[in-house]
Amino acid sequence: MAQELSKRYDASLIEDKWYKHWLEKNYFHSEPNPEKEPYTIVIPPPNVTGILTIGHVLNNTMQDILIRWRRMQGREACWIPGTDHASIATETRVVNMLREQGISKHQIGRDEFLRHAGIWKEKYGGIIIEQLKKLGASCDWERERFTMDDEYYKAVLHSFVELYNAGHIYRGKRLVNWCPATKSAISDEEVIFQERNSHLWYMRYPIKDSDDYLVVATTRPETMLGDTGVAVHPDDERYQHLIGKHVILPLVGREIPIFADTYVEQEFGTGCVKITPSHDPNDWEMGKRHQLEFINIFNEDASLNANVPGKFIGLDRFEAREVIIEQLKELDLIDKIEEYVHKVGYSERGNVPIEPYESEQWFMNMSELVKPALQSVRDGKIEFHPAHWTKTYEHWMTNIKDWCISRQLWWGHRIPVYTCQDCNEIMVQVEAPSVCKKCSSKNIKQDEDVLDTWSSSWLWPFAVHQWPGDSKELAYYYPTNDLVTGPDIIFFWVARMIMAGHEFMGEIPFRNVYFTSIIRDGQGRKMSKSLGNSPDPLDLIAKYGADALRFGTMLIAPKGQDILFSEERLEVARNFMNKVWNASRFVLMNKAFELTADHLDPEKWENMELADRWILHRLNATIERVTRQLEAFSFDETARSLWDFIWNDFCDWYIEMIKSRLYDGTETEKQTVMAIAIYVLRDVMKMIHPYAPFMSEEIWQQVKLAEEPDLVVAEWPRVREVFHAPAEAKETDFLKKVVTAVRTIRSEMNLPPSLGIKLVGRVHSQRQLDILTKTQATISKLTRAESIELGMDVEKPSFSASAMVDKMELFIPLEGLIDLQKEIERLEKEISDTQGFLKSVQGKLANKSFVDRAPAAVVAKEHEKLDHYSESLKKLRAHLETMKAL
RNA sequence: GGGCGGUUAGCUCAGAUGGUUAGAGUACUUGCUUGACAUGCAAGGGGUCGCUGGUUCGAGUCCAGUACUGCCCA
Repeated sequence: MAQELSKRYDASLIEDKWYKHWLEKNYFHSEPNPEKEPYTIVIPPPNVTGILTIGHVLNNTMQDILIRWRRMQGREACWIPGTDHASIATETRVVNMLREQGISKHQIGRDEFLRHAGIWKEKYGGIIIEQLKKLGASCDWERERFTMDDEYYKAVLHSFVELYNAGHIYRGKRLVNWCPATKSAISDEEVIFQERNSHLWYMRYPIKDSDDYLVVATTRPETMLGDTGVAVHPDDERYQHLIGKHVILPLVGREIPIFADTYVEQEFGTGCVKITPSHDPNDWEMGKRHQLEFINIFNEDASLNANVPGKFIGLDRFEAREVIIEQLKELDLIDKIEEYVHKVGYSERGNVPIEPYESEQWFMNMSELVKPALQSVRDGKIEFHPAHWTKTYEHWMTNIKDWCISRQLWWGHRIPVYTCQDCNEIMVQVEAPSVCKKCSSKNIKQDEDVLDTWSSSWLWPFAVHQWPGDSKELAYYYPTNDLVTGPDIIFFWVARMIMAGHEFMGEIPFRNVYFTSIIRDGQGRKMSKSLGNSPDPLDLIAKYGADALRFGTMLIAPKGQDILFSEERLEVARNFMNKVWNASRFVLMNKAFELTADHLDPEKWENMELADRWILHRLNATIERVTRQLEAFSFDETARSLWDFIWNDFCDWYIEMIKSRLYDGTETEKQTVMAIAIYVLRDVMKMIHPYAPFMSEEIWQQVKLAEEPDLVVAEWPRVREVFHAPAEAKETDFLKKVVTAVRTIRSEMNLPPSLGIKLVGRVHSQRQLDILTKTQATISKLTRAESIELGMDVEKPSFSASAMVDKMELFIPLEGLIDLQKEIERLEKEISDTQGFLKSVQGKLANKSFVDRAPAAVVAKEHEKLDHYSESLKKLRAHLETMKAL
């Protein structure tokens, strides 16, 4: 028996139920199965202590769509979930948490700190995973991984050892990007340049043995305490006489050389540049070239150290700036101060300006690693979507610099380098050595630092499968198929995964990378906590339902463009869910039989009508289209295709067209119509399932055969040759046009729906006559016509409104009801429109080069149009005449 | 400074291979408690596709230049 559904779709009543059911049935779990082709995705692991954002919704919905769709296609679908330890971010939060309790990290020591961090991770670690479940994500939860799981931890150390042994990793003293807030080095990619309003300070440096001075311009006056030279351009006429001389560094008294280097821009400032080799990358290079002294003036927190005059020691770098300017002013050594806008590098995590800082770190030489990674993208073995990201990738890969991989943190993978304190022997290995392999001393110390998080997550596509061991999972699931992620981590993660894949597996990690868009708020601003414009997805799910959130997000996610998010757009999706729900409700309410396989067999459908052929033809087209669009990662177009078919074709037309048969038809007619409606509805549920898994499963249960499986694992619809019916589709278009024409007249003539009307159709062809004759009942129902008179030569009723549809003349007799003036205006407008069309066509056909050069088919089409419009025009004019004569 | 995008109805966006006077949703106007749905139904008004030039019988759709705008890199 048909089960009554509620009038409105209420997502909250069914979502948890189905998710629980799916988990119980273990549908999301995958095992290597040689009988089936694998389809694999690894999740971009979110920060373990993070919470779900709208960006995650976008990203994970896409992955879930792909995985559910492929699962239904019969692939062995495996979506591997997990989280990332996010070294700096997590450590910073734990440090802050401890600070609030009055505890300092160094006070309690490494082990105790890691214990606190572990507790923190346990407390917040599960949140985002649970949130993904609310969204409906069909991940293989049994395979959930964390980048600091014991196994994964060892994999990371193993990769370090392997790279070290291969000569790709080295230790060196270099100028690095130092984050004074977290007191750690960071990589180039973690430096975010932000525009700042600042000043350009012009400072006077007295020349030794002279009363004269030169003027240097700088954006960072406080670094002058570490200056060890002044540079000018060798060709600069102004300063030739100074090269080789010295200046006396103010406030410090140090004697520093003036030298020439082509690096100096003559046009910038005065053309004289102060050189601080220890605190600026360019100055570092020049310091090396000219054998300058390197003086580090900062402590790890960017306060001044003992290498500066006593009165400055301990000052923060920004305090020092003020003090130094003040003192230089007193000495009359400030020449001038200009307003200046420049970009300052900020630490992504610490959110403070980074300090170029000389320090001993571990680096990875990338020059060999990039080669195969670059090649596989160039060759198309890995495809980016949209494709234009390959250029960004190539550019970065061909300009890559060594990667600083050590971090002065504790939360992370501790670098597996052990040094004998007695003989200085260095041992690089996964398991900690108990004795020195050279001198057998037990006095061994491990490197204090941990690795950059990305140097663990770059192993993700294979390290999730017991790598470096040989597992059947690794053999079966690697390489993965598709990766869905944001373009903001193309360098951090995507590029590095490709390199790691080649280096450690000798094979690409994935075949396709889909780059999502950035989500902004309705006004185009970036989502941010401080703006408070970042909605909580769980609130949205509670309000609109997970399916609507998913569908709505897909609907507004164009390829390669920013997404403007607003709740208004979710309402649209919720309305659509409700529409689908109600269409299903309608079908179920009218299903007066127990569904059997026979009902779903097209050969058993008797007396099919035009509308039936048409909707099945449209169904075919939709299946073909949706499948093609998913293959092309066109998530938004797929959503629109589903929308168009369900709402426009199925709801607005098909359901309305079958009502006459349903309510007034024979038993056979009712059976056929309902069988077809159910057939279409079933395929609709299948197609929409990846987008709206919960609702579709709920409805599927009402339209599936007893022996059929749940929708998650049902078979993806196929195009069927028997449904192909282009001629019927065209005829239906004509029918629809007739209905619309009548409705337009009704509306424009203000004829209330309750008012029955008579239709008179002077058809243009036998075919038109046939179509309309056999669909009379449908037309009556859709236009609320009481009678229909059809024929090639029917009389035009004297007092009537009229319309043209494909050369057919349509009349609605309206004696006593019609507003004559209004009808004349209507006709005049239509005549004017038709004249416009006609003129355009005539113009083309009068153009000899068009007729000569355009393809014959195009010319023929124009002739057809000419015929059509002139015929219409003639008839419309005749109608107008009769109306005017009244 | 270099690279990559974008610029189509009030708003948000579609518009393979160039060929009806350009489509959807939303907003707007009008009429509807029409036996699934007012989170609905029906009808309607509203853009000549940033600008300039070119290729072509024909350009929103290809080319060049230009303006504005966003992102990334330096």
